[in-house]
Amino acid sequence: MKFESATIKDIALKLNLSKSTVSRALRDSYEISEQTKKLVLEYAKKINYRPNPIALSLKERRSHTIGIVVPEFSNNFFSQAINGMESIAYSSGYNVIITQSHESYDREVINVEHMAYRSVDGLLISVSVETENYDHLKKLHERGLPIVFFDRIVEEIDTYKVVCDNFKGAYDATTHLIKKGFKNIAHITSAEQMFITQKRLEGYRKALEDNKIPFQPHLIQYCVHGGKITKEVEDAITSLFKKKIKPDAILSAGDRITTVMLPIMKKLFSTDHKIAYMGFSNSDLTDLFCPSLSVIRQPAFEIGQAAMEQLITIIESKRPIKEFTTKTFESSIIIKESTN
Amino acid sequence: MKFESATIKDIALKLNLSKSTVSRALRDSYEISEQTKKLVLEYAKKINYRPNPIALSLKERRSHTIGIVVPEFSNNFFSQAINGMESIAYSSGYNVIITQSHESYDREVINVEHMAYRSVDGLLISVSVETENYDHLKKLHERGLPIVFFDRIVEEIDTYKVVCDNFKGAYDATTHLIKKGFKNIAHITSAEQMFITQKRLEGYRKALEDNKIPFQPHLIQYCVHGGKITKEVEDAITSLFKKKIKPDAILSAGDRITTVMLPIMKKLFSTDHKIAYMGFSNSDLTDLFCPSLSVIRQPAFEIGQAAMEQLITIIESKRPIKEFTTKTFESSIIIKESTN
DNA sequence: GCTTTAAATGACATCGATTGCGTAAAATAA
DNA sequence: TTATTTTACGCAATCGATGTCATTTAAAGC
Repeated sequence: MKFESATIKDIALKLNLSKSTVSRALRDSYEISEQTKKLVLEYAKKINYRPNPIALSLKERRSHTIGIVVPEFSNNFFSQAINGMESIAYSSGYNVIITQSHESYDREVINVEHMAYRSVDGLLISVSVETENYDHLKKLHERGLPIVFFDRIVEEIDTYKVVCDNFKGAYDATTHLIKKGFKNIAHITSAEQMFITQKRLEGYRKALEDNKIPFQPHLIQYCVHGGKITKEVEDAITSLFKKKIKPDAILSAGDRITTVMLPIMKKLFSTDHKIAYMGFSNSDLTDLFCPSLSVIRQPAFEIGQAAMEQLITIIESKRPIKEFTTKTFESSIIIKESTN
Repeated sequence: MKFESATIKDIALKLNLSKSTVSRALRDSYEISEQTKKLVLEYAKKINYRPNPIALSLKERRSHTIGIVVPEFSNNFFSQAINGMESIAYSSGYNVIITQSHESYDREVINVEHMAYRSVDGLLISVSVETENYDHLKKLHERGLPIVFFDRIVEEIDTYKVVCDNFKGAYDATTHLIKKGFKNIAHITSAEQMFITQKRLEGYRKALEDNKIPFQPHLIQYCVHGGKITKEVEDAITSLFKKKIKPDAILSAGDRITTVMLPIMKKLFSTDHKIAYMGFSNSDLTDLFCPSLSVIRQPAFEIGQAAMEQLITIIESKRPIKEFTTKTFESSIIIKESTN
């Protein structure tokens, strides 16, 4: 099955003109007489001519298309960020194509390369939890593909980055829990090598320190798959509650972990088991939970917008950009019943 | 900023061979001597040569890429369906690019055309709630672009379709509510012209009829934006409760409406206001709600898989397919506290 | 040693659109 | 009327890869 489309050649043949003339007529060139232009335009309209973007991409080496790679759509942070990106892209005349890495390094590499070689003009990416080797991105970046990182950034590649103040988010949340009187605050977090994991942990530790609460390493649990595998979260929880000093509060890093953790807690403990929850989450549904969830919410839409703006800046810049900045947004903590 | 990549020409120049020879060597043609092949392959590897897919698409008129258009990622049904699609596509050697229509007809048209003209080999689409005119799809379909519809199908275009038994889903849910003793079951649903809206309404009515409960038109509320605009759901609810006979249960059609409805109800009525809820939803979080939500759940992943399988069948079929079928999946109703 | 044949490679057109350069015809200037 | 400038268009190369056809070279056949 093939899909045929009208070409410049078809028009040229029909009107007894050369391809060049038709092309120029369509682009309203001054070299073409009004009469011919009219003729061409009318016929083009009649047969519903559209320039073949593939041919254009080949010729012009750009596609007016921007590639986005995120771990998962089902994570609200990412779907909201994508919405922000789309809003900017569309108003700037770019199209957007989106893929998910499913937190898999291999899938990420395939998606990134597929997009790059399909002539996206630039790439917005939040790396997968598995990604520790950045060669696939470095290679493209060195060859001049504009890349902007957001949220899960890659420190060692020098380009624009857009993040949330993860340190402060974790710090504020932990401080809130401390003020509420919780002493043994567990932190269930994502893979250790991730930059945001480190920042959040730092925020958590600093809040403890500032409040003179000793840091207890056993209260930190890493989920190497970022909570994608339910079992790892279950293991994390089990291991937390096996210890002599049991946590009275849990701070979770990441939408996925937050929402996977709750049913597990419900399953493992009776409902009256009093423990405080707080987590990073951009879900709109946490208000409906029992108890309603205190969350650290990131301005995902705005982060997406900023990242797209930066990317378009690079793409449209005449000369290579040397000085890159990292834009940081503030997260907000929203207090509900789960930390009362 | 431009992104340069090694080409066959580069290899040919370097090795003093013609482009044809290099091309053939890379494709391991029998016409090329082992020696030359080795030479070419080694150099190609060294400079990290990759065939330019744009050039290939132009030549071969296919891209090994499949386009997916959904209303929104944040709707779990769609993100799960996409996961199913991806799983099949990847194992069949296709890449996938995804766009959202945001329930906007205009955006849908732009996205569909962008993909078609960018040489996707086929299209999987669930139309936006606004879409009443199908010319953009008909046009492409007539020109031979393989299209498969899923969930929100277009009746009048003859191709493979994959749906859920919406009639039965609504019938079963309504029957459950009736059995639980509810008499005034409201139905808040999506735009009236949508096929699935009609089917769900039919299921609802049939259940009433089978149980000898009179159908009350004022209990039906349409949300023309599918719940995307909070206000329309609020208006729907307000208008339901303005009537003399107030509903004792609400059946909602669609993830969005379900999750938007609940906070509104909370806001409008006191918590002890006893009313039953049941809705179509594929969210994983409805168990955590207060009360936990009875839902009609669709096998989204399997629907996605089936749709992708059908599409690949069309793409890879040697002769045009004449006989199209519609694959129907069963939804399941999951009973929780909200209908007790 | 000359012809036949197979093996290995090159030249060129193609996909669709753009663009620099060349040129015929028409318009203007001399 | 001849020279010069415009106007309006065509030719051909280009982007990267493929494939048809032709050509070179070497090996085999007689």
